[in-house]
Amino acid sequence: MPGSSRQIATALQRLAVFWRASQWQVFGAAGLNPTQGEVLLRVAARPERAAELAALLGVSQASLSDTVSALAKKGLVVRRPDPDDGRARRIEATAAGHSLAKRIPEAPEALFGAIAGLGDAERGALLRSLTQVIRSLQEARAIPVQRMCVTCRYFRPHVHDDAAAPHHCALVDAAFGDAGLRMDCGDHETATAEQAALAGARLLAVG
Amino acid sequence: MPGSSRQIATALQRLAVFWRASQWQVFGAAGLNPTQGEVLLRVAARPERAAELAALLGVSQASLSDTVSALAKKGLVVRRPDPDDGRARRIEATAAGHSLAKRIPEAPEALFGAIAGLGDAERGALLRSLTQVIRSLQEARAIPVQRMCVTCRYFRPHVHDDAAAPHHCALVDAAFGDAGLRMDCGDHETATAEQAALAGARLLAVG
DNA sequence: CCTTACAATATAGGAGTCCTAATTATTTTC
DNA sequence: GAAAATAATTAGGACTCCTATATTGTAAGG
Repeated sequence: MPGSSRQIATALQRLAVFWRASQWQVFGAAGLNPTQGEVLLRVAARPERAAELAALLGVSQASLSDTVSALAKKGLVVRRPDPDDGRARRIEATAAGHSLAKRIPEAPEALFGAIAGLGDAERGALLRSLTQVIRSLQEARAIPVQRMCVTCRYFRPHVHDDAAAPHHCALVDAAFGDAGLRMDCGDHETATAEQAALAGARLLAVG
Repeated sequence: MPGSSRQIATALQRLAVFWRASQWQVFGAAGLNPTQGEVLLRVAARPERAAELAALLGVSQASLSDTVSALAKKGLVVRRPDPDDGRARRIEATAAGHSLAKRIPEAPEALFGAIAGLGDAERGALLRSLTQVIRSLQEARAIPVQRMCVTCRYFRPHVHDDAAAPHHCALVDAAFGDAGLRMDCGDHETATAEQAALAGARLLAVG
């Protein structure tokens, strides 16, 4: 048991290394380095505050500020005052930033191929397991809360008998399966800690 | 189906970010940055050539050379001529390097906790899926071959009827299950491409 | 109102990754 | 033995990333 945990950790490490290395290629083609690319994709999807971006990328706010400055100098993003808080600034993509972001794939092609090589059921199970792991890390305060089903107040795991679509989203009022679990949902609304813990346990319990 | 692939990719990205951020903490306590720490742990486990290390870390040889120089300046590693090839050098940990390496955990504590939260069966399935993904990436030449069961010439997947231990290692002549799949085996001997492809297909096919 | 605490960013300074290109030394190939 | 390939390093430059400090705006208490 500790043995397989260690192997899993090693596997994740390998994939992390691969991810970082791919980013140099993917973003390098656009004249950006991995951190710049990551920030650009984020703010192109939706403007964010600096603190939020720093947490999501796992770097200090000072580092993030460096990167934003680099992107601003390239004319890809701008800092605008946040209407809700005079101390804060919102990082937004410029027109040039948006058009560049559109041309950047969000994940390395090879990874999609590798994942596609798994069977449908296996893919669903993999996504569910990874979702669980990430939720545990969030609970342990090791990573910031992400916009995922399992921490969303609209999520109802395993409420349908249909094995292919046992979960339910109360927002869109629709059933879906493991393969439909989202990692980054625009409509996400954070559930209370208890709600999330319950949902996690229920998601995990049913095989 | 493309949907779940995308979510899985996103999940892996989150974990990659988490991994990198944890490394700053784990290695920072030892006065190292992530890259230095990674190299030290590697060479403490066994001396390696620069090219090998660069491939495993996914950086250029020049970058690796920088990092080795930094470690050498701290007295943690030395470069020794490789007995087999006069062009090459072997990076080895010094006594100080070994003793420091022993005090560094190889994965963040929180990650072990998160993985341990999964059920036994789920953990085995997760390891198997990740193994598959990594093997596919190796096949696509996206990452260098690692010392894992599925690329080893001693690996025989699904040859036993015992569901708990269906695989077999021909080197130690022992049966084992999904949870025993190794990501970094010291006894690994690379199989031919066909062998590995066959083993991969067989590992995936059986449920 | 005004002070004190707190929060969101930015800047200063410095270490060090990480890249591409060019260089040196050695091995392999023909 | 000359030419081509390989292992590693050096040179030069951009930029991340850190900690610590400064700047500004918000919130709370007297």
